[in-house]
Amino acid sequence: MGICSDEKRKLIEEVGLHFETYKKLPPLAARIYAIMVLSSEEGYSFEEIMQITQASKSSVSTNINLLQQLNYIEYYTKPGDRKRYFKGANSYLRSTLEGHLQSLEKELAVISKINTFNKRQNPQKFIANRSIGLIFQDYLISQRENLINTIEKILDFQKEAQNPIK
Amino acid sequence: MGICSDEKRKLIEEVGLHFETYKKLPPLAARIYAIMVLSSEEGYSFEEIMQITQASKSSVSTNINLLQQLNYIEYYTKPGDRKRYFKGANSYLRSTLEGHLQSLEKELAVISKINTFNKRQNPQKFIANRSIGLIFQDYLISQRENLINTIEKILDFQKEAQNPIK
DNA sequence: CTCTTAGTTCTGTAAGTTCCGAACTAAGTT
DNA sequence: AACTTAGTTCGGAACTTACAGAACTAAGAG
Repeated sequence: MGICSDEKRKLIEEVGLHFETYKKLPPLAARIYAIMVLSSEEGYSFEEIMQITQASKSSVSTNINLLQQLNYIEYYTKPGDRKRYFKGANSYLRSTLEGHLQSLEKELAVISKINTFNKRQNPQKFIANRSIGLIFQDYLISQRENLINTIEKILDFQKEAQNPIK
Repeated sequence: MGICSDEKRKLIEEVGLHFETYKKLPPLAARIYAIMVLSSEEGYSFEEIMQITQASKSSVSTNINLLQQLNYIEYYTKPGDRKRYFKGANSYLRSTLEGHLQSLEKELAVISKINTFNKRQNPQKFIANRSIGLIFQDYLISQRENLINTIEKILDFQKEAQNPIK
């Protein structure tokens, strides 16, 4: 009752499950992050998060700290109120994309190492098969380009939002 | 000694570590897969894999079966030789990309659910922030397009390789 | 029909994860 | 000074994972 509709709880579960595998977060952290993503407006206090997730104080504490370290969430305070109110970090989308970029770079590095090694071990065979390797490398490179463009778009958008028509 | 140079062993470890996190494989499966990727030519027998990885029969058996189920590796046999020789599956790159596609589709579905929910909960705020959501959705859609094109390219390439200038 | 080869299947176990409860801290309240 | 509020930290229970060892199977060799 109160605080959070049944529909929202269901969505939290579904989105949380996705974050759990996709972002490699512990189950509870993934649920909390889902709550934040589905509540862009005001966020929730520590206690409310306990209520919604039905988890213990200690678990909520640990997982909130984890999410803060990862830049997924942040908190604000209200004057004359000791509680902290958590919400998705403003930069969460950007840092998600920057995460994507990092793993893409890593994959590119590994793929080119593999290609270099195989080429040296067996030049004839490698040249015969090389198109596949190149197609994959090209694919990664153009994914990276698209990603970098997107990150820039977001940076521009956020800059604009901060000082609107000065 | 023999069978596998020190340099190769080092590369196997490095690439294996990457596969472990990136492809979410158990450590030993990731190492075995790395061996296969770095030995496109002849592949290795069960025993040789045991030697290179220094793992037990049962572990090698289990993890080879896993990799086969995932279409990452396959084996061939030699006449008058009961052993199986394993190598990277011909379709491994295509199935890697098809895996990418699946997770991209899933992410797109989740993102659009989140956007729909947030829009309904708080239309004004959502419209103010909507560009960010849209930028991200656009990003995913164009990554998907690039991915689909790449898969098609590879299918064409493999078809061509099978019946060359009939 | 026993022996070897090539592997599979079935526990056992060590390590790591994820959470909870209880004890603690730190700051404001009465 | 004792009490409440808002959280943190520690220790451990329950579960999961990743591998090894031993017993098993299946097919051919002597």
